[in-house]
Amino acid sequence: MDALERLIEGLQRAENVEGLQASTEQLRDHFAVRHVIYHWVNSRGERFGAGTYSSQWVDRYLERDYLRLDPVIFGCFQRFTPVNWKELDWSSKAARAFFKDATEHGVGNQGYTIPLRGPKGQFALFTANDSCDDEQWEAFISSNARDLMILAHEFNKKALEFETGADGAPAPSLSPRELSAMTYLAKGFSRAQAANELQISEHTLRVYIEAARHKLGALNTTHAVARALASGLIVV
Amino acid sequence: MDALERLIEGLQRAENVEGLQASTEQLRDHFAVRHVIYHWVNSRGERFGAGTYSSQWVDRYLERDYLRLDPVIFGCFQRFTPVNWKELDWSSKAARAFFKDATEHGVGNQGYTIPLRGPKGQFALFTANDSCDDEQWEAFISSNARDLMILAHEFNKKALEFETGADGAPAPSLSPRELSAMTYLAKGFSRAQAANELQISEHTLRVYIEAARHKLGALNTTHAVARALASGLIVV
DNA sequence: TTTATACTCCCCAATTCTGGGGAGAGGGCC
DNA sequence: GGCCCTCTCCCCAGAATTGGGGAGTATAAA
Repeated sequence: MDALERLIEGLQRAENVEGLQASTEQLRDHFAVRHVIYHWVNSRGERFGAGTYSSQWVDRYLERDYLRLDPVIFGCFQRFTPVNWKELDWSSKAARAFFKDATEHGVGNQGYTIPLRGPKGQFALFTANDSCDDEQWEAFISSNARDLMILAHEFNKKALEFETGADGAPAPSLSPRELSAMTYLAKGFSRAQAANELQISEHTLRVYIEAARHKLGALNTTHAVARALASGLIVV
Repeated sequence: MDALERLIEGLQRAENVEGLQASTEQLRDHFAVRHVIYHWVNSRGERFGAGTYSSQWVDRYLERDYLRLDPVIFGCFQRFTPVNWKELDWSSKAARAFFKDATEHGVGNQGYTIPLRGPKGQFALFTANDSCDDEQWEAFISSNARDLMILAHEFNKKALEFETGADGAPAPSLSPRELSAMTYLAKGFSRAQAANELQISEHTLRVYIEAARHKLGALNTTHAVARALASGLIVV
């Protein structure tokens, strides 16, 4: 049994967020880095995190609404693949100030973050952070990227278990016509245009939209489209 | 250099979709399974696939619009974690007929599919398929799940390189107010409600919505919200 | 066979959204 | 200091969407 497997086993024993917390500490020691952080946004947009950052830094981060300008958050939100912090856009004044503040609160200057996404807009970031020069960090990444990737997924699996109510709504199923209707609306078609595309009367189209709205528990059409999109029921 | 690294190297040499195709064949032989498939939907909703399925089966699949009812596609679309095909919902008549048709065209009865998602609605499936009994398949999964996960990500990285035009639009940046406006609309608020939440006049809110619409190149509000959502600019 | 879903069509009136236009104050960037 | 972007407010009339309601046929599940 190798070290990675032992780490994963430790993680799998976690029964709550504190357990994840303990795992990040274990990982930090294993990789001999300064910090390991797992940050997660669930399908209701609620955020939580587990990591080795000092509580002062976490509080300061939330207090100052750094989420809004943190290039790691913003950059990873648009990305697909793991990212070395050095590749991100730190050009804005606010970003540089944020970085300075972070290093002054114990955050290392190097970071590697793996973004992961779920079907309902869930979004998770798994980060390793350390203080060293660029070359050392590159070496660290190239030798550990795969393990970190596996661990990121394991964290995700665990976080998913903690999702209260097992995802709440069990994903309403829309009929093919309803899905088509939602898709056309998401593409910017008006009802008349969408009805025309589907070769049905606009009245009929409306019935589908309303049915979809009810199934999705949406307050209006835009809401319904947003939910269908966020649930992965349709793709634009 | 272990076998996994050699496989990844081969994959990284791929310069086009045919290269990916060759890699799937290499993987099939390495894992000694019947099929390996990488299926990808890019940000414009265009699909493509690389895999070892027979061309007859691929044609038949597309022709019969099996995408609509394939439980693997549908199931993975809603999921976060890799899935053993046995866990999917094969209860509907259509699904069972599809499965029968698949096995008659060379598809093995066992499968393991890893879903991956990108920030703009990109969606990829990496699948290993074989014909054996449940126990053998479980054993295969438990010993190869991690390698498959790593490979899935490598495929993704490669597929991303092939995205023409480097993602086309470089993600328009919306102002904080515009983002808030889009977010409230995505949550189902009417303009009046959203304006109230933001403590601004409805007229002002409208300006933000229109600005966002223009930046996003959207045809109407619903379209704008859909784009903002699909671009990962906002989360519901 | 019965039940359920999905699909298609139609009515109405109230509400909301959409298309432009203009204008002033404040902030950050070069 | 000048420029650009953001934020805030306002006008109007026409077009579109939304809230319910009902009702028939066909196909699929129990």
